[in-house]
Amino acid sequence: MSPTSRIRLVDVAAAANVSKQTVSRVVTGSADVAEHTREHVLAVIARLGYRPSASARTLCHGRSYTLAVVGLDFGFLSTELYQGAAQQAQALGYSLLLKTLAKPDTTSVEQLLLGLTDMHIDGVLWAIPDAYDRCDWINSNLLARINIPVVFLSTAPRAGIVTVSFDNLDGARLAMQHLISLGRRRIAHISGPLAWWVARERVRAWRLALQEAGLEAPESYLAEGDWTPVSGERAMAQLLDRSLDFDAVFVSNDRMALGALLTAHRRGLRIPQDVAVIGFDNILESASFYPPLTTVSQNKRQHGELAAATLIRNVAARFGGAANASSPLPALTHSLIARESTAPIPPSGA
Amino acid sequence: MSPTSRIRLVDVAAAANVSKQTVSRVVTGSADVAEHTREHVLAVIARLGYRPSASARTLCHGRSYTLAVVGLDFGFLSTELYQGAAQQAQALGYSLLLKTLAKPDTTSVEQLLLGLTDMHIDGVLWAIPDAYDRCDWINSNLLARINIPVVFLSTAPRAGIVTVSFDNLDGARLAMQHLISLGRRRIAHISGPLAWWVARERVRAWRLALQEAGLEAPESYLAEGDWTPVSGERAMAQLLDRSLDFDAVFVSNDRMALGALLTAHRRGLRIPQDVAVIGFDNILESASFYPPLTTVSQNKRQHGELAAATLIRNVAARFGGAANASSPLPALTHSLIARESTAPIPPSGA
DNA sequence: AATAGAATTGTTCCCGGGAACGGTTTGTTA
DNA sequence: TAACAAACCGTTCCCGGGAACAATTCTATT
Repeated sequence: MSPTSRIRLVDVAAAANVSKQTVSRVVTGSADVAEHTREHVLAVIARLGYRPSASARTLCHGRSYTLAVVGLDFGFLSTELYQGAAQQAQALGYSLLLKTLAKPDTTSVEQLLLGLTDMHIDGVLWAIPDAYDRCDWINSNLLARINIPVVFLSTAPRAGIVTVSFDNLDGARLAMQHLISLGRRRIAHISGPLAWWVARERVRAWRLALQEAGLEAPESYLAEGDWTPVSGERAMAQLLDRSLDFDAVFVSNDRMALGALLTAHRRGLRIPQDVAVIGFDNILESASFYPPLTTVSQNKRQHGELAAATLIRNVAARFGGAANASSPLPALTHSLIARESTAPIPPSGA
Repeated sequence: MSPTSRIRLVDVAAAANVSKQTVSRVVTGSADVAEHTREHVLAVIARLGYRPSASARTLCHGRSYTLAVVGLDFGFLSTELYQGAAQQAQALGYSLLLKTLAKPDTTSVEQLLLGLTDMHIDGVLWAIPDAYDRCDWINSNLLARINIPVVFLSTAPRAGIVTVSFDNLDGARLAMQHLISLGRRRIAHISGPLAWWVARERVRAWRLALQEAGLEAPESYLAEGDWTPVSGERAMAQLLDRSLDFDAVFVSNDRMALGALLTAHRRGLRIPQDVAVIGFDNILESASFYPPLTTVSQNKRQHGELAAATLIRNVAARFGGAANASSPLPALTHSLIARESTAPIPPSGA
């Protein structure tokens, strides 16, 4: 296509009869360049269609204006989170690299992170959920060695790391208070895998809310799922098999709630009359469940945006960037979406 | 941390008492290096912890071993597709950049693609669905100008572009044949937005299958949705309001099928006895719909993998890479997942 | 022992930009 | 009018690697 490959800074300089440094100054907008020189150079740039090479810049600045999100190879990460992070990064002049990890043991993590430093990645968004031993590597000296800002998503806070998470305790409490305010007293809980930090937080909120309301939270009212709809079916079946006579279930995510609904229908239970069901996440589908699901909304897109914005601040700080009176970043908040799967206790004998 | 920033090729060369070119040869594995020299250099590399700089390589090779996926800023793209593409890219030694586009008009597309050439991106995965005027830019000379291999996902085939898609005609026919084989004769269709190529393909398959079976496909049996669950609710309501007396619905995706089920329940229809419902996609949730949804499975992950693999072949070819007797890539195939939302026509008068 | 030829290893230059620093102008102050 | 500071522009060198080409071995023949 193009006659002789790519147009370089020097080509522009030659065509404009100035030194390449002057062209560089015009391009980067640094230092002073006489107005007429500027315009002339700009014109030549436009005429030649010159575009600066990002990799050359990366080479001499030691920074790439690129971030990496690291997620599990298989897993539940929502597209919205990726989209939010990507959009925010782009808006702030960064690109986003997508990395997946099959098995997050310390060795693989080390390989991955070293690879990222090879590419002069400026920062990392760690989107692998805090569960099992997936965060063990934090205790190694890896973080210090790679010397790149990392922001952890939905990870238990600990010293020395930056996390960006929803306050699940708060969100789950919202769900519980809703059920309690409807007059429900015997509230069961279908949790995510207890190896997950977020699942444990929600369980904790379930216990706390019941306790604060002077209600019981017996272990038999708790069933553990694995976030999938079928696990929700199973968990609901377990609860019912215990013949506990509960009048509400707080389910730790909408997907499992879907399964719980199916089991309830199959057992002839009426939702919400016999059992009120509340979910968590507010996925797109939940509005059309049968019946439409009451749930707590978590804006995943916003989560991604906030994480990216936070990371970029850290990156900028690291490169001595201006501490430009950064306005505080917004917090992530939940909201209750009341639909038909919850309702007040019907008058007894109904 | 590190005493004096990063260790370079020359540092290794100095420490090993060889020229940097020798070190380079060892690192890249190119040409012949005497065995003992190799081992010595390798040892020094390990001792110093040397790691080649990706950006320096990009600079001198003019290729970055990085691909970009371009998707819509908001949209329906599934995580699995991204994961599949990312995983496959990594397996073949490439990285994947995630780009989103808010409004895919020709100008934005041009900006985006030029930005990608600035970074020496090797290839592009175009994951913006073929709908409305989003593909108009292909007709400009942009593709030729940027001179980067592009693979289009789920886009209508046309001269001069490479596409990787499921054969929706085939998949939809699978659904239709299933319904017909169950004795269903009056089959309605809830389509995606007709501006979408994939939606039109499925409509076409609906018509063709009915025609081949000697059945009618009147326009009144067609309702258009927008892929969302609520649009499925509305579309089902429209169909029912026409009092058409259909005995099955083929819904163009599982999400809308969920909505269709909800409307059916609300109107007192029994699924599958009164109306059989079949979906498309086989999302994780559909196994726990009420009732569990019969559907046609599309493996999105595999779609991402195949797209990435295809793109990488084109990239390799473009860089004069070995035409290494490339084994043919697998095709994308659908499969029918029979569940409870479809069943044979019950004996009349049931 | 001389010499072609293969196997190794070294030198130079370039990839595309930009920081550091040096040299001119031009205008201002004493 | 000399002295001096801005404002503007140019030269040199470095970022980290690798291709092209040159130079030096070593080996096998005649």
